[in-house]
Amino acid sequence: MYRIGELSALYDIKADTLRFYEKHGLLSPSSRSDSGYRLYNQADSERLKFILRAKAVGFSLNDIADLLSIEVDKSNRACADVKGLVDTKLEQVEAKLAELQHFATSLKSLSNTCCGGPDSAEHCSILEALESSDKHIIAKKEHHHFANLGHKD
Amino acid sequence: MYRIGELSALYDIKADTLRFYEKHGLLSPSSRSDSGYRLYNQADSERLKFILRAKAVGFSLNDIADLLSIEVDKSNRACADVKGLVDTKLEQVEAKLAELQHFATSLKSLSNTCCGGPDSAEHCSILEALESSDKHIIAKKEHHHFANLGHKD
DNA sequence: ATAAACCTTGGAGTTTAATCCAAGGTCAAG
DNA sequence: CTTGACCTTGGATTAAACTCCAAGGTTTAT
Ligand SMILES: [Zn+2]
Ligand SMILES: [Zn+2]
Ligand SMILES: [Zn+2]
Ligand SMILES: [Zn+2]
Repeated sequence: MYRIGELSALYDIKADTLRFYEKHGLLSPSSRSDSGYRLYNQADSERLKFILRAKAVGFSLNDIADLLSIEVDKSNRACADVKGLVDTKLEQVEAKLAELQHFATSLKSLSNTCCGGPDSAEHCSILEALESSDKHIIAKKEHHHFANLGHKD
Repeated sequence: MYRIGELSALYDIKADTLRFYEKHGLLSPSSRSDSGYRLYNQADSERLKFILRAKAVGFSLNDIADLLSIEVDKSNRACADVKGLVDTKLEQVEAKLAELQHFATSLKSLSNTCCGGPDSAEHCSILEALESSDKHIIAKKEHHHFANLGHKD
């Protein structure tokens, strides 16, 4: 059993955040001490881990609540409903994944065109690309200056 | 040249959003009409595209401003600075990508364990996994009910 | 038995990223 | 020369997700 401070330390979040999650129906401690302290068990902790992972990946707390709260009227829902919700989220994750890959590619190719040297960025290919068209971000150029000859311009 | 309404329509955002981006130094129209209307050129449009893509992928406007604003004191910066910034962002993107892949895997395996049938979700493997430990999310189970025999429980 | 470190509640404040509004100026069509 | 769609500004409001605060109760250790 963790008290709120222990659980929050475990995941490096604020105790306030846990109270906030509780108020918003995401995670309630499975019990309370005699004096009213929140007591979280292992399952609560795992649920928190799930919440934090979902959040880290771009789901809003509302999204996460959707996902977690089906459980509430469990008996009035079919497997199809539950699976549908998960599959919808999965589609969203995969869309995000695709965007992210696209963006990583852009950044990689931006990075590759730049020499990374110590001279003025006046003619830096990265800045050139950002200033004008981002076609340059995707186009593969050897270097912004003069074909990797350095900074003699 | 686009006026604010045209550019915002082009990217399906509000004109207000463009004014907001301008106020926060992300994108200024390259000129104004005699009467003060904002006029965006193709480069502005491409820059906006970059902003929106970065945003879509989870960068905050501050992150994006960092990336775009090096250009301001360009001459006092070295290629190394610029490339460093891009590489930092790239690391962040790749970290996010890894998390996202992890999460997609979890969701996929959650989805796979569930029959998706029309019967009550009372014993749905997805809910079971979410309720308790998320070890179940990752562990591969054939089905929550009885090894794909359906809903005779 | 008293201080330090924890916990409780309710409510206010913050940040980010818009989004809306009011009062008014501009422009093309009829 | 007026109507309607568009634009200007500044300022208010929103929503999400915390984050902090005040006033007080609890636990643990010396
Ligand atoms: Zn260089
Ligand atoms: Zn460079
Ligand atoms: Zn089922
Ligand atoms: Zn199921």
